[in-house]
Amino acid sequence: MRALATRLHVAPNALYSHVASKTALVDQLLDDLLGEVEAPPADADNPAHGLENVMASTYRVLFAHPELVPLYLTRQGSRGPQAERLGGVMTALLAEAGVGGRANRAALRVLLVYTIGFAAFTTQAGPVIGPQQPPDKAELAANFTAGLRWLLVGITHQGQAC
Amino acid sequence: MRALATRLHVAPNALYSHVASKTALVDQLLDDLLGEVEAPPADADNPAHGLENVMASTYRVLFAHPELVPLYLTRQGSRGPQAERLGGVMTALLAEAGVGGRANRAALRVLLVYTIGFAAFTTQAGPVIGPQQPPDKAELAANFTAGLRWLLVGITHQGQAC
DNA sequence: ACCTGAACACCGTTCAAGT
DNA sequence: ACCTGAACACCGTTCAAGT
Repeated sequence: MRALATRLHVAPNALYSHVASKTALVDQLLDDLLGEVEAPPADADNPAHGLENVMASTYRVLFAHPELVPLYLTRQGSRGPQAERLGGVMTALLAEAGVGGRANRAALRVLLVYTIGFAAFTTQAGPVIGPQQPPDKAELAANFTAGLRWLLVGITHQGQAC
Repeated sequence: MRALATRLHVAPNALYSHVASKTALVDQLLDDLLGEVEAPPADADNPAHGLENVMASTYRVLFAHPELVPLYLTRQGSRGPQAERLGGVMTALLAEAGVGGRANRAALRVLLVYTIGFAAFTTQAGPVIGPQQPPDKAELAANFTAGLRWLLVGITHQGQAC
């Protein structure tokens, strides 16, 4: 708050005329950023493809704002209107893919955890566990997409013989 | 640090005779906790099953220590001897499952991100995105296992026709 | 080797007062 | 409505000094 106030050439406590607390400010910031995620209305033709697009767009937006990603983890995601909008689109896409009820919520959770988690762990330099070289952006994005597709295959083919 | 010092009935700066900084202390704590993860030496008979067991054990350990999970995210995992041990076991298991080279590192990353991410998002109460009821522990564990299996199927069947 | 008091340079936030 | 100075109750950390 003090750093922000300095950048605005204002006393620190002046911020509290515009925002209730640091937490409230951060929450607004996080939800606003989700507005950049492209989530077109559910396409019944290929819901799995739609889901891949939405999650990939989310990953790209998060990856482009590395400073904010840790805050999503601290704040346990977001609950503003933008988050609601994305959740709605994903739920609809999953339903069109034949995943409803409890499985729908479970799949939503898995996809979000994977996407935000991946963004979090690829946004900062450094290894996750053990000695690893930091891979470049293109390789990370490819890793993300590969894992995402495995999840989507599992989610949409749930219970089917292989 | 001050809270810890109080619990030890000691002045805050006394801690700095035993630890270089708060970060160093946290890093040690995190790596020590990973010592509780059961990671038996790689079993060539069924490496995919071994991977599922290691990741499930990791999830259980993290879930049992909710206060520490956010710190793994802040500290970007861990780099101590215990982290090295787990990384080694996972790499070996993946190699025995026929996943080597670049794919090995990618798979390692995907599995760790998924596991730590899932622990992080299920350790705190509250929705991730949108309006969700907080599910109970058993349901969360089942969700975790389901997603983990999808990932393992994708990782080990990579490139094979379905 | 391990502790202490005192201090430094920070935080987020509140309160009363100004325009 | 929006800002201010002053203050409160915190942080992690350092330094010099004690045993």
